[in-house]
Amino acid sequence: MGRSPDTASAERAGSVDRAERDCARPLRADAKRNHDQLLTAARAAFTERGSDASLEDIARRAGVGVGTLYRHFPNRQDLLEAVYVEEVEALCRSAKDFADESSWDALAHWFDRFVDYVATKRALVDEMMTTIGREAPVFRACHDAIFTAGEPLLERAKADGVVRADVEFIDVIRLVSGVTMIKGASGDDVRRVLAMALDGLRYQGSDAG
Amino acid sequence: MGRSPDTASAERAGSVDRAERDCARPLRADAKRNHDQLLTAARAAFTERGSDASLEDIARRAGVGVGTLYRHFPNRQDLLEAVYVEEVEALCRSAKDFADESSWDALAHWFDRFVDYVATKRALVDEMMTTIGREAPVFRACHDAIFTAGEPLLERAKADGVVRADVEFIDVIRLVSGVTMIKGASGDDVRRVLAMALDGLRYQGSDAG
DNA sequence: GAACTATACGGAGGCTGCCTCCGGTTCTGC
DNA sequence: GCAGAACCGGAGGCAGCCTCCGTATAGTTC
Repeated sequence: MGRSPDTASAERAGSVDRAERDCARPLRADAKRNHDQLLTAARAAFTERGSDASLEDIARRAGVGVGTLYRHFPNRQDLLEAVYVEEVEALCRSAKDFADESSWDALAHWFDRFVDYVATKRALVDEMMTTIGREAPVFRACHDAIFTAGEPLLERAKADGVVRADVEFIDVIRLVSGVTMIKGASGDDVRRVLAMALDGLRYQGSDAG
Repeated sequence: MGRSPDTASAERAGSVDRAERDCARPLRADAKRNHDQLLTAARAAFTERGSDASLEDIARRAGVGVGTLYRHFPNRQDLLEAVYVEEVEALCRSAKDFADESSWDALAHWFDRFVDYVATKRALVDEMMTTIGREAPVFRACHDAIFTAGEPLLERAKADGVVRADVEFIDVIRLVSGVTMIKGASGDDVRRVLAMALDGLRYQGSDAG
């Protein structure tokens, strides 16, 4: 907001970081060096100050001019994405660590890990949330990774009858994302709330009332 | 963030809007007029542009200098609070509209109304979320109103055995707030997710799976 | 209704951050 | 070692935040 992220994003569809993805031409040595330093500086800055860390400060930390920063990452979201995309993808791949657990445990544990991880990266969530369930191509990679990892877990749990059938993965993600966004709560708080929320997935309107 | 809301807030404990609350001395006529115009302009601006509407713009809309704005509302949160506190309190009082419903319905309906209302005031949530579960005196009034209205509803439901006993109101609020923050989702989406989340409150680990 | 003073106004100005532009520098291939 | 493509960096224009203080005015008193 204020930076009108949507206007610019359409024509850069999936431009994640052109140098690393479509390796039409490798970066020049100095460019590669600066690129890496920027990423490192950005990771530190975002961790410390959240997603509105000053880009000028990041450039300074990286020992680089702002111009250079903007050339590598045309806007804040590009930078954010570059910083986190790999980590998120790795996290998502970790879903298979739970393959031999019961379908419910696998689902719950993965979300647990997810929330845990994301708790340390407020910057990521702040920005990513704005793209969940939208057509924005920014953060698409994270978005896709999450669906690829999580949807099968949910479907398995539904097939096993431990999760109600009337639930869509997108809604679950919304729920978990919401919980993830809770501020001013400790890790334990968040885990407790998450558990509570996930119980909503199990509830089958049975008796209990 | 970036505006360091916490540093300044401690010494202004509950200064909501000194003129209206502790009426030691009534505002001068011109001051009162400007105050109202600022509130009106702010409400419009926050609705249109979210919580980071420009304060200078708000002053301009109100036909007033920035200095005046800052005198009445030393910072953005004070203004936000002044704009919304009354509405939130009214909303919270509406909890008693559900007094003759079953304890579960009362709880669910109130949260429904809550989420509905808040959905139209993103600015409010953005900022309010940062204070839930914290000791920040800002937005204390909203915070208090929510607890006063909601906690009895939850307790009644717990007493009736339709809500699990191991649930604290603060966690429920965290859950609902999280759901409320979901972006990029329609009203229906949010309502569906809320219902799902609330079902977690009912789930008693009974059978079902 | 004039004079006085507490109260309030308003905007210039200092600061930070965003992003662009382009003259200068450095790398790379030959 | 040279040409030119690729890249650098920071000045500069703009916007928003907030403060400070000279000026204006409502309210009061006589």
